[in-house]
Amino acid sequence: MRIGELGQATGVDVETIRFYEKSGLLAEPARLANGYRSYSNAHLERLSFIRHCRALDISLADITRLVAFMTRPSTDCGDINNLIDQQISKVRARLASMQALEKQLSTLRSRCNESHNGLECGILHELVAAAHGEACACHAK
Amino acid sequence: MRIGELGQATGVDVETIRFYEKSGLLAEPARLANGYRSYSNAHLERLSFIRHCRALDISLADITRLVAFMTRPSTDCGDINNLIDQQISKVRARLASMQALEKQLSTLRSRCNESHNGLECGILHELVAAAHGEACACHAK
DNA sequence: GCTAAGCCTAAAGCAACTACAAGGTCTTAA
DNA sequence: TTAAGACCTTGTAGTTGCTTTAGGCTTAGC
Repeated sequence: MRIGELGQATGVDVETIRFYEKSGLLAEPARLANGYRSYSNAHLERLSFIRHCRALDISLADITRLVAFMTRPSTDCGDINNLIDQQISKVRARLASMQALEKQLSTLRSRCNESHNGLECGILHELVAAAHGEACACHAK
Repeated sequence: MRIGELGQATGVDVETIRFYEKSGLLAEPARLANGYRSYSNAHLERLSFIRHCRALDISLADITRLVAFMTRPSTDCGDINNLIDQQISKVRARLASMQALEKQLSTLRSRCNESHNGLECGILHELVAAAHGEACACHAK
């Protein structure tokens, strides 16, 4: 299949496919007489794998490592566990800070509920207060 | 104060300060005879403001807008409300996808609890299954 | 006088794409 | 026959928010 078809089949932008190839994540495909890329089913599977991992927010560097595990399947899988565990930690940390953030923004937002003159806007006032090192609604002292 | 002192006072890397200046977020400071930057209290406050907004994950572009609101305080503050509302939406959307992600990764992780041969590793197996378009533990069909 | 720390500029690098630009090729329809 | 437009090629630059590197002053302390 050609790059456009592969893109269609996987829902991946053709530019992204070429980018993965250049990054060494996706093997270079055969070429047709006119120079067009010609992909096999193996490529399709590999690309699906990459996208699945990306959907789990696994970095390209880590996907490279997973691919290496796959091509040397006799490797101890403790390393795979570690990789996934690190990924979970990363996600949990970001989740926690996102939750705090949501709370802070909501509090900040509650400072101003009508539209009026910026001079008295509670939001701007609150943000500026922080610049003075004072306690503010969104970031407790 | 010099750039190092400003960095100390605000907890911001000196390179980041220079970057903000180049980006037009922080006004160019006066210079000492030797060419060193010399900051005023206004700079310190502005930088604190920027970092406070960044802690709320507000983009540099949006901070630029907030700064503009501050220098023209008579502007209607409805725009500020909109900006914050959009920020909240952004954060909530990311929060939701992060939560889904956490769940998916946890499920995936539960597939392999001992260290053994990669060939039978449930995690790798699961990730490869996705490449075949099968339902997998982490992404429901 | 010497060394280390602090400052200066300018440019490149990071992730993970995304978006051109400028051209070649293939199919289809008027 | 020819023109449109859909697809392909390579290469480069832009995005965000910094961080790093390179190479060169200035200042402080011993």
